Amino acid sequence: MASHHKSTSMQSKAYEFIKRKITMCEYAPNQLLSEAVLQEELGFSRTPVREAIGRLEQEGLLKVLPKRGIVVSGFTFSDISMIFEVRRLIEPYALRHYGSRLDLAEVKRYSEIFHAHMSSNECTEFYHLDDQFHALLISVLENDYLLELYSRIQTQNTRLRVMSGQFIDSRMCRTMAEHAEIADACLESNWERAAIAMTKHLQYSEESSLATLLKSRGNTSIF
Amino acid sequence: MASHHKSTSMQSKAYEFIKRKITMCEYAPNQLLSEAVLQEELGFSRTPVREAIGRLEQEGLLKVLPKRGIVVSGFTFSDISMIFEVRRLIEPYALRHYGSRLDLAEVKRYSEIFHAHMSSNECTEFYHLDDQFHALLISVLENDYLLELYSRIQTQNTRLRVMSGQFIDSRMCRTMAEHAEIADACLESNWERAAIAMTKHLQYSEESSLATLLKSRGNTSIF
DNA sequence: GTATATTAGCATGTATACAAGTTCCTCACA
DNA sequence: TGTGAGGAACTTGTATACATGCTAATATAC
Repeated sequence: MASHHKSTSMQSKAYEFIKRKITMCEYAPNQLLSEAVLQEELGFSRTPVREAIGRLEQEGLLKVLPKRGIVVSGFTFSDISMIFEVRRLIEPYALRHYGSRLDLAEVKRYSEIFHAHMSSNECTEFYHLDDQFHALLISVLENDYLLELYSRIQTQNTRLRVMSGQFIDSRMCRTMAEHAEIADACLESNWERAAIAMTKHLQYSEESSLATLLKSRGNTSIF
Repeated sequence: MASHHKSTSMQSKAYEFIKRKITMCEYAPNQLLSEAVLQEELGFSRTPVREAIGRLEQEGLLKVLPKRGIVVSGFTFSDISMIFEVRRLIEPYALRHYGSRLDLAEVKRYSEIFHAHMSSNECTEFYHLDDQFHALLISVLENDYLLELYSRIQTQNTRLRVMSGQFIDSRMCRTMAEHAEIADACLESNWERAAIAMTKHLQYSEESSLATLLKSRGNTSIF
């Protein structure tokens, strides 16, 4: 009976909650859900939960099957290739055109980490670092459309990563090295080189994603 | 009191209805609305209207001011530059990388129209033609993320066009010529030339948009 | 005349009741 | 044993009642 003072709306909380669960694959791809399930998990009533579901559906993370239920969006190989196509389009573009906006002091911080850890493998922090580095580079785009698109892509990327399960050490080392290459090009203000390095990095990254998925999921093309 | 059999949901109808009104500037940029107003126009109850509003807000066409009302999103010059940045990024890319997927017979149809009308000026059909041509060229992208982004951009572009009111004949002719150039490059399967022509076309187009808006709105940077 | 407290009206936020469609189990029956 | 009609249980779609917060106009004190 206590009077709750909620600073953020229940809808937003529901949205963040569900989105997180989907991103972390606690709601797995193709898993069936329902409003009722989500209501119970959250303790909210239908309205805010439904609104959250609507937002998530529009972002493509969910699909509402009328009168039947809700299903978490799955992945196909086509999805993966679309995701990386967008990244290959946007990220090198950001470097090539707006690299000069980068805070090189911050880039240097990352560069040192990459060089230091090029042979180490601390998984826990690794992907956090990966995300943060790419987020830093993309932040030079002051274009809401592109940033929002990239944010969606990054969510999908995280799902892929979590789904593919264990990380391959050799890939981690190579990623560190590729990141180092990108960062160093930035520190030279050689944006063309940085863009090219980024393109290559994304190419390798896509190949590795596909390979990992193929292995871990035994050639099922959809999941 | 008649029993209506509605094939599509009321929510979708509400969404299409409101979106169309915003696109056509019948709900003008920065105009204040409210759920009540929209309910009355549609004759629906709150729920489906609210859900439509939610979708439109996520697309950036609307902004809900909590407990205060709803405002139709306006434009700033920054918006215009963001819109054209996305177009300059996507459209030449589509031609350069996937031009070969184009149905050249259709391109030829457009090419002939452009050459024929390079000095005429039939406003009514002009922008329809413009949209269709660009839509044809972009359709080679089989990337849901990029296509959806482009669809949003095109909505914004239409709003800009409607807002800026009357069309400038000289710009129409130049557009026809620029389109012809793009189409002809495609017919030669010279995708690099097509991409460059597209880039130039978009550059001119942006400049023209800005100029028109400046004139018609008397230097108000926001509306 | 000015400043401030009060309050009525209207906005959205949330909960819930009801409508209508889908699925799938049950059970009668051939 | 197979099969199909019926219906219970569950789903989302819609309408509406109530809660809460913002705004602005008004009354009141000075």
